[in-house]
Amino acid sequence: MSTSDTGYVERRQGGETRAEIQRVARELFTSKGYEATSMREIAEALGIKKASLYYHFAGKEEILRSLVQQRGAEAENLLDWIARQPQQPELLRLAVLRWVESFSKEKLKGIRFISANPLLMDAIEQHPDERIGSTLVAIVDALASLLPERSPVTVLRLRMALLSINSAVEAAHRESFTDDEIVAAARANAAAAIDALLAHA
Amino acid sequence: MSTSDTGYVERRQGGETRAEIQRVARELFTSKGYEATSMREIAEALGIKKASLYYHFAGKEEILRSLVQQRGAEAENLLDWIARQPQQPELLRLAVLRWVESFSKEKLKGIRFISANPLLMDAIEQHPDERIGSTLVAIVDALASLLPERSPVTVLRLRMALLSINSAVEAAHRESFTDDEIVAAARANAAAAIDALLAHA
DNA sequence: GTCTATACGGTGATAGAC
DNA sequence: GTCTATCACCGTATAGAC
Repeated sequence: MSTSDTGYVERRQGGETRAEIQRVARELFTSKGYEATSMREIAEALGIKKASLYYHFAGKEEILRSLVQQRGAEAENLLDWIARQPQQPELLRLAVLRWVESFSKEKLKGIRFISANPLLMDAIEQHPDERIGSTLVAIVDALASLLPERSPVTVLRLRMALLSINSAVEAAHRESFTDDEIVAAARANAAAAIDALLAHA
Repeated sequence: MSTSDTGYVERRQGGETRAEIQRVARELFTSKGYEATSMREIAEALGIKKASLYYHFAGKEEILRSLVQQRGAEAENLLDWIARQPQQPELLRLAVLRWVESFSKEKLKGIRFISANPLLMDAIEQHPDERIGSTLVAIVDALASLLPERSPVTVLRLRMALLSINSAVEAAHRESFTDDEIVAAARANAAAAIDALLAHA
C-alpha cells in the first residue's frame, strides 16, 4: 500500500491485472463456453472496457492459450516418476491413483474448464514442446506395457481409469457435490477399474 | 423413382431433406461445436444456400432442439423397466449394464454430439415434459435406494457408472478405437464400478 | 493503463423473385 | 424449395487521446 516512490506496487498490480483477467476469463469460459464468451463480457466482469484487455493480451485466443499452458507440467512429472519406478503391474495402480489424487481444490477448476470446452484442446495446435494431451498419451503408453493382457479394450479401460477425475467432475455437473466428494468418487472408481484390469482372466 | 403423378416422391424428398440437414448439422456440431458452426457452413456442406435452411427450420436453435429431442425416450424406458423389476441390489448391475449396452453404433453419434457440447444441455431449457437430464437423475434416485451404503460419494460413483458410456467415448477421443471396443470398455468399467459398490465394507 | 471511437467482417435472419 | 439481396447486429481488433 505504501512505498509509492519505488513503482513496485504499480508493477505488481499490473501483473495481478493479468492474473485477474485469466481468472475471470476461465470462469466465464467454464460456465458459458469459450466461443459463447465475448471480450466485452470479460471486460464488464472486471469493470473495465474491452479495448483495455488488448493492452494485457494480444487477443482472445492468447488469453485461452495462457490458460491451457498453465497446465501440462504435472503430466510431465508423472511421466518422469513412472520411469523411475520398478516396472511391475502394481505400478498401474500407484500411478493412476497418484494422478487422480493430485487434483486438489484449485486444480479441479482446470478440469472443469477443460470439461466445458472439450473441442478447444485439439483445435489449438500448441507448440511441439508444450503439448498436453500427448504426454497423457505417453503415460498411457508407458503403463500399457504393464497390463496383464494388452488389447485395444484394456488400453481404453486404462485411459478411462486415468480420466476418472474428469468423469467424476462431469458426473457431478449441475448437482451439489463437494470437491472432496468428487475426488473420493474418482479415486474409488479408478481403483475399481484398475483392480479389474489386474485380475486378468 | 416413378409415380410422378402422385406427388409422393416429392413429399418424401422433402422429409429426407430435413433429415439430411439434421445429419450434417449433427456432424458439424460434433466436430466443431455448436457455437463455432455457422448456418452458412451447414448449407455449404449440403450444397445449398444458407437462406434455404430457413424453409425447413425456423432457425439455428431449432435445428439444435430437434437433435436433442430425438433422444430421451430411451431414458424413460429404462426408468419404467426399473420400476417393474424386483427391488434388490443386483438390479443396480442389471440396470447399469442395460443402459450401457443399449448404445449401438448409431446411438454413439448422439453421445459424441453431447460430449462435444456439454454446456448446451443445461442452456436449452426444454419443455417440462421433454427433459432428458432430469430423467437420468430420476434413474439415479431410483437406483440409489438399492445401494448397500448410501452416501454422497456412493451416489456419485453410481452416476459415474451410468455415464461410463460417455466416459468411454471421451477417453477414445482422437484415438483410433472402434465403436465395439468403446462399448466393451464402457461395459467392463461399469461392471467393475458396480462390483465395488455392491461389495460393501 | 484505460478510455472513446471506429473499422471491418461474419452472423442469424427476413423479403421477395422464380 | 431454392435462390439473390439485404438487413441489423455483434464479434474481434486497432488507433489514438488522455
